[in-house]
Amino acid sequence: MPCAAAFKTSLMLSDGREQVSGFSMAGELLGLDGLASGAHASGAVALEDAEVCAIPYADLNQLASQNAGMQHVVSRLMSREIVREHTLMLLLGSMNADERLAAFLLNLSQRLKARGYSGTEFHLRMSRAEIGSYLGMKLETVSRTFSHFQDQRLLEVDKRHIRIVDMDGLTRAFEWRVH
Amino acid sequence: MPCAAAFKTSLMLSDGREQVSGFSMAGELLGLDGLASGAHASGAVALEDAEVCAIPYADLNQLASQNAGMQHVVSRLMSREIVREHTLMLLLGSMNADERLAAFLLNLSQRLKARGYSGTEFHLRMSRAEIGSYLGMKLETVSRTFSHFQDQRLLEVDKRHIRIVDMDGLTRAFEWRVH
DNA sequence: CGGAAGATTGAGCGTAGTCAAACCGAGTGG
DNA sequence: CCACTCGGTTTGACTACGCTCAATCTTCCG
Repeated sequence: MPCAAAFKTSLMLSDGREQVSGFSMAGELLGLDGLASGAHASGAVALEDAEVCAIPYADLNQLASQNAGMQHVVSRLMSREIVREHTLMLLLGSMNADERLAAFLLNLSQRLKARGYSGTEFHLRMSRAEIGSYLGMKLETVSRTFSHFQDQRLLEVDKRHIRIVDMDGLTRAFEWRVH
Repeated sequence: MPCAAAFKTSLMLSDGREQVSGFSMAGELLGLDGLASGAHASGAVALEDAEVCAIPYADLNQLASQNAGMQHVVSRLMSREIVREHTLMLLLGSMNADERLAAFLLNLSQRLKARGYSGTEFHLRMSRAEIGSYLGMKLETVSRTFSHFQDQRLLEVDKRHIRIVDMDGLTRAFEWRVH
C-alpha cells in the first residue's frame, strides 16, 4: 500500500501520560524545538517503517552561517511550525468534538493530496487514543464522532480505513476560517 | 504603578471571535510567526501604554546573514516560541479548569518575579474574557475558578488585583494531574 | 485455542457552557 | 449632584457535551 511515512511527536508528562503534539509526513522536518535549549522538549516515534535523514544541529548551523539562503529556509520552517501550532491551539481552545475531528481529517486529506496520494480515501496510521490525545479528547469520543459522521453520510469508516464521501459536508462541519 | 508592559497576541476567526495565543511582557519578542509567509497570522494589541521597538524583517534578515551569532539568536528565540506553545497545547489538551488557571497564574508569577516585580501580588492587565480565550474556557468559568481558589484560601482576588497567599497549594493544584 | 490490543457502543454522571440577573466602578451629561 | 450608561465581573439555575466505567466484538498472534 502506498503511504507517506508517518511520525507522531509527543510531549511526555512525568506520570507517563503523553500529549501528542503533531503527526508528520514524508518531507516534513522534525525537532526544530531542540534548537532553543540544546535538548529536545518532545519525542518522535515512527508509526510505521520509515526512512529518516538526520541533520546534526552543528552541521545545520554551519551550513546556515555560510549560506544566507539556507538560513532563510530554516527561519521559514521554524516560523511555519509556529503557525501550525497556532492552528492546533485554535482547535484545542475553541472547537467542539465534531469540529476537531473534521479539521483533523481535512488537514490530513490536504497533505496527502499535496503528496500525490488520494485525498478522499486513506488509511490512518495512528490509533484512536493518539488521535484523541492530539485533538484533546478521549478515545471513546473519537470513536463516537467517527460513527456520528458515518451516520450523517459524511464518511465511510472501517477501523483505520477512511473514505470521505461528502467533502463539502465535512468542510461545513467546521466553517471557522482564519482570516 | 510599576508594571511590565503587556501585549496580547491573538488569532482572529472569520466570525469575529478571537483566540488569544499569548500574553507578552517587556523584553519579549513578538511577530516571529510572520517570517514564514511574509504576512502575520496573528495580531498584537497593547493592554496598556507601552514602548515598542520595531525591527523590519529585512533588517533582521540582513543582520543575521552578516553575523552568525545574530542568526543563532533568532533561531533560539523562534525555537523557544515553539516550546512555549507546546506548554499551552498541553494545557489546552489535557487540563481541567482549576489546573489551567493555576498554571496561568504561576507562569505569570514567575515571569514577573524574573523581572524584579512581586511574584505574589500583582495586577492583571487582561480581562476575564481574554484569560478565558487564552486558557480555552468561558469568562464565567474563569470567574468561578477565581472564586473557587479564594474559597480554598489559595488567593485573594479583588477584580484584577491578585494576591497569592498559598503558593504551595496553588502549585499542588497545578501539579495534581501532571504529578 | 486463548490472550492481548484496539475499536465500538451503552448507561450514567459531572464539568463546564449557556442564559440570565444583579452588581460595581468609571465616565458623561442633564 | 445625581441619574444614566457602559464594560467588566460575579453568581445562580439549568443544560449538554464529553468523560468514566463497563461490556462486547474484532483482529492479530503466540
